[in-house]
This record gives sequence, structure tokens and C-alpha cells, in this order.
Amino acid sequence: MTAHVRISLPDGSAREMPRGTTAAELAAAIGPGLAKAALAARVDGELVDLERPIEHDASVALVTAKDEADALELVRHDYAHVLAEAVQRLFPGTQITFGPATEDGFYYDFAPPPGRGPFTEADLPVIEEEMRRIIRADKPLRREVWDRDALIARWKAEGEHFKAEWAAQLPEGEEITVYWSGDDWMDMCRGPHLPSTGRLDPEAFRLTRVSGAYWRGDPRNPQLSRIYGTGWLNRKQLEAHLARLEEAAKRDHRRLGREMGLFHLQEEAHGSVFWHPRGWMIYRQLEAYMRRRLDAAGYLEVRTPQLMSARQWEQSGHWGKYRENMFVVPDEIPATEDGKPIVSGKGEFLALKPMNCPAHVLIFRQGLKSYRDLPLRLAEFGCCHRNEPHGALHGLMRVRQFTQDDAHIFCREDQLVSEVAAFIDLLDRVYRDLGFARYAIKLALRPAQRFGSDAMWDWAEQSLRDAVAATGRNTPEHGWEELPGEGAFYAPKLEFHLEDAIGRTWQVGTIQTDTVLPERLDASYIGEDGARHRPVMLHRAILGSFERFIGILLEHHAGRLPMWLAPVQVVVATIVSDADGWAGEVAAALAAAGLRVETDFRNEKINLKVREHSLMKVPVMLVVGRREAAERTVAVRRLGEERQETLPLDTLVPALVAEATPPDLRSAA
RNA sequence: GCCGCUUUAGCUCAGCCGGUAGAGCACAUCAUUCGUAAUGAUGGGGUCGUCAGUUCGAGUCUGACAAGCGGCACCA
Repeated sequence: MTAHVRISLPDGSAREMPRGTTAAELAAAIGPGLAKAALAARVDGELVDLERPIEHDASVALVTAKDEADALELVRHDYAHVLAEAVQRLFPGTQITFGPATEDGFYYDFAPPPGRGPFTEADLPVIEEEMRRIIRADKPLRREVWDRDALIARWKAEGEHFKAEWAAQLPEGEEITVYWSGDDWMDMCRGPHLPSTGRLDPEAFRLTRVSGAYWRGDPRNPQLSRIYGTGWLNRKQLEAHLARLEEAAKRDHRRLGREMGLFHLQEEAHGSVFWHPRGWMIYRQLEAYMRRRLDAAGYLEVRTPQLMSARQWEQSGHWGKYRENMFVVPDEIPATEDGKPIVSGKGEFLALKPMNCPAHVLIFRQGLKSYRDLPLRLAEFGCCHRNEPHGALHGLMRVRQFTQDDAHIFCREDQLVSEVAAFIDLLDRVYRDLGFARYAIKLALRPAQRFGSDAMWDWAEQSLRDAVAATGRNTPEHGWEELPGEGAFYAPKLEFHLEDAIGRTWQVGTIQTDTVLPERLDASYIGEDGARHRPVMLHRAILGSFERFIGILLEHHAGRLPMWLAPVQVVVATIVSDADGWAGEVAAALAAAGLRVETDFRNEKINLKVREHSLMKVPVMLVVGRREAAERTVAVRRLGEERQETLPLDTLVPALVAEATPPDLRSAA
């Protein structure tokens, strides 16, 4: 043991410092500017407090606000602690539990004092003010290692039962640390933290909302009161973030749906969509596109019943596993009492299908199948009903009635990998056609509770891995990742997560192997050997549900859909009524060429017409006045552009037709 | 399903301490024919989410229910 340690710095230089030197002292030795800017340090890659002594040779990097990811993580974690301290000061008797940094801020879960309900938004300004006081007081944050039993005793004595439980469950052998804020408040925490609360910007955070949250995420546990905040390094960043939120709110598909007249939802059919003509046009275009893609990929479209006997759902296993989410109707004409229906309960029950898979197996079972029939790909734009928990419903994104771009592929075991690989290629084509450049592929592996043998799971998981490898997409650039424990109870699955224009991700596509359902519903085929075999069944979807996918499309494009999907592609707007005749001819020519055209002959100013059609996100506006009528031309104005271009019809029509052609119908460039 | 909030005209919202509703936009009518994001005037429109309760009187206070919003949990 020498008295010195050798510290290598990120610029390649190295320094000898006395053993036990802290990162703060190191920063001071390098320069006063750095000492002031340093927030924490990375010692051999591990993020630690500035006050942590360096006990052996190490590479050390000081973390400043310039290391944004680290700095934000630190700052948000600190805001969470300041929040907890503020709440305990203002509301004595509140128990603290847990409060991490999140993607854009932080939260902290509290158990409010007995007799006081959960925190409400009205409490937030007061808490914010207290937080600012703590930040301005510039309280030093100090790390301290504690003995587990002593800490548990202390938490119990202070009535912090959640903390005591947490401490008791920390893994054996793990160092247990607390952080002091000044010398009058502490919380158990792994750290690291900033040197003092004063390093936070009192104007760079905002408490945003309150919510209930279950202790340890389990609904059987007590519900805690969670306070969310957003936190940044400085005020400017906070303002930029708030502006981004506003931008996201403008893209909200519920708002766009109303503004663009696409659909509505109402109480009498909550969770089911009323599609208006314009919204339904988007749906039709998307469905027609998918149908062409599936036809070309060798799928056979089918249509199966909405209602099937509960007996059938018992046999498929849904009755046991999924009944809570199924709509069940009696197969009888109900008696009435005071106008209210009375069900005898003696008759049979039918259930609205929550999934299409059993019905597809029933089609498969009609007639003896040969190995020559496989793979058999049965597709259905299947309308399903699921009685979702009420709190889960959300615009088009989570509904009770929806239509999947569903299909089930029945194949032999040796066809599995090539079928999955072909599916991934199809899905890739579709996402790119729809304007999504990036998506991540994840493999959800066997959960703890599952059906089937380990051998089956080994085989199924490896097959999916192999299939992704066959497409070359098992790389970090494709977001390739394996998720242990996330699979369905009967099989592993691949998940496809789309990234949208503002960086959010949406799980849409999926493909999963299934050997359980063919077994339960006794699906079989005759192999080359003349014996019966079980087919493997693949459940797969690319868009997931049309409803949700259209919601995602609207938010991704901020309502400005690509021309082939736009409900109205062109509006011909007149400036004076003298131009109506020519405008009518223009519209007729475009309609004859297959474009979706509307005319606007209203006695209104062109300013108003441009504004209204722009707000409706019509991609192309053709403005026609006396001049155009005389010259037999149109002035083309594109959505969001002020530039205009005057063109004769015979060049305009083919150009617009080309632009409005769905991507799969375009001739290869 | 759980926690919090919200529900007033088609939309966005105002309505103080309880005294039978108001704005802007939209809509209708009239005038205006006007060159690229709101022409002007006039007018019609509300059982204040539903059901109970308190009160001489409830949009306003209380309760239940429903839906919506933000989370949590759920999403075989």
C-alpha cells in the first residue's frame, strides 16, 4: 500500500494524489472553475459523490452540467429528495417511501398522515415554494453508511414503516447508505447526490401532477400518493420542455380527431369509436393497403363470427384465462321488468370474440389438412371486443371495440424460422411505407407462470432468435433486446416498437409461437409419414389495431397525413364566383383521375378558405380566380407552404396522381 | 378496478358569499365577388353530466352514480 493513488483523467493525463483524496479535492487541484462546476464524479465508470474518497488507482472523470445525461439524472434524483423533504416539513406525519428520476423529471411516493387524504394539485404550489426554500438554503448533502438493524430501528421509531420494510428487504451484503440534507433531514438512498441542494436551480423544476400508485407496484398493497415533477439543469431547459409538452398536446389524436372531423367518442358507447366520413376514409385506405400487402404475401383472408358459444371459449381456454375481459350475452330473448331486461341464466351464453385465434383454428380443422397445405396463413381484419378496465380507456389508443390486422400462420416446425423471417420483412416494408423509419425488435422470453415443457420453450425462443438473425436485424441499431419473463404464458413473442416523430415508442406489431391452442382445439395435419402431427401456430399482427394505429399515425404526422392516406387530398377553392365553372371542371378532372377532391365555392374570402382547409390539413389546395379561369390553369398551394405554383391541368393531374398513389402501387423507382 | 381532478351552448371557457345563465369561435340570415391562414352586421341556440338530498330558492352546497382527463394497476 502506497500513500498515493494514481488517477487517470479523461484527457489522457494522470495525477498522483494522496490516498483517500475526494473527487472534490481532485477537481480543486485541477482548477477552481472545475471545482465549482463539478456535480459528481465517475470513478472507474461508477457515478459517485464528489466527497467519496478515492482509495485506489482509478480513472476518474468529473461530471459537470456538460455531461448532460449524468447531470440530469443527478439533478432529478436530488429534486426528488428535496420534494420529499419539503413534503415532510409541510405535512408532518407523512411517510416517505421511494422517489426516482424519470425520463423528464422525477416523482416521489408518500403515505400521507392518517386522516389527511392523498395530496392534490392544490398542494403543489405550496410544496414547490418549500422546495425552493430548501434549495436556496443550500443544505449540504452528506452520505453516511448505516448498519441495517440500526437503520430499521430508527425508521420504526420515526413511524417510517415503508422505509423500515424496504431496508429489511435490501439484499444481504449490500452497503446501506443514507443521505443527510443539512443535519435535520435524511433519507435512505443509494445515491449519488450533488454536494448540496444549492446546486439545483430553483427555477428549473415544476411539480406537474399527482396520482395514486401502489406500494411496490402491487394492487394488493396500500395505495400511496405520488407527486410528479419535471426537473432540469436550468430554467431555459425547463421552458423548452414545457414548450415540447405543448407541441405534443397539439398532436394529441383526440384533439386532431375533433378538429379534423375524423371521429368521436361518447358516453353511450364509451370505448367504441364513431368514425366520421373523413376518419373512415383514412381507415379504408389503410385497410385496403394492408389487404394488398397481405394478399401479395400469400395470406388468405377469412371472416369469422362475432359471437360464439361460451362452450367454445371454455375449450380454447379463454373462459378460464380471459373471462373478466369478455362481453357475454345470453342466448335467449330476455323477459323485462319495468322495461329492464331479465336474464334467466338457464340458457346458453355467447361471448363476443376478444380474439380471432380460436375461430381460425376452427377453419383450419375443416377438412383434413396435408403437410402440402402448410404453411396456411389465415388473415382477418377481425373486429374484437374486450371489456377493458375503465381506467385504461384512452381515445383511439385503448378501446373496447377494435379491429386487428390479425392472421394466424399454421406451419410445420421446420417452417417456423422462415415464416417468422418473412413476417419481419413484410412488417419492415409496411412500417417504412407508413412513414416510420425506426422501430425496435424485442424478444419476450418465458414467464415464471407458463404452460408447456422447457424443451418447447427452448426451441420456440431459439427459433425466434434465429428468425431475427436471418433478417440481419438482431443488432443494437434495430433495438434488438431480449426481455426475460415478458412472454405470454403459452409462448415467447417478438415485439415491434415503433418510434414516432417526437421520439415516443409504441408497441404495435407482434408475432408469437403457439403450440398450446392447436393442442387444445385438436388441430392436426397429415405428414409425409402418413401420421397426424400438430401444426405450430403463429399469432401475428403488424398494425395491432386499426384504431390505435390510426391514433399513432395522426400523432406521428401531427395530422398532416401523407397524401395517399389523407381523407381529402385536394380542395379546389375559388376566389370569385366567375371561376366556379372552371373550378368545377378541374375538380371533375381530378376526381376522374381517382383523387379525393372537394370544391369550395362559398362566397368567402380566399384567406378564410386557405385558413380553414389548412386547419383541416388538406395537403393540396388549388386556388382558382379569374386569371386561372381565363388561362385554364390552377394555382397550387401545398399545406404549410406559402409558395405557389401555377400549372396547367395536364401537368398537374399526373403529378398529383403519382403523389397520391399508395406506396405499394407505385412503380419501382 | 384504484387515487386525484374535471363535467356550463357544436368547440374553448367565464359565472364572486345560493336569488332561475354569459363571452369568443362555430351556426343561420342579410350585405359584400374580395388573389393565398379569420369581411361586416343581425339573429337563433343551454332541462348547467345523471339521480337524490339540504333550502323559500341550487349551475353554485351535500351524497351516490356515470363519463372524461392525468397517473397506478391491467393489456391471456
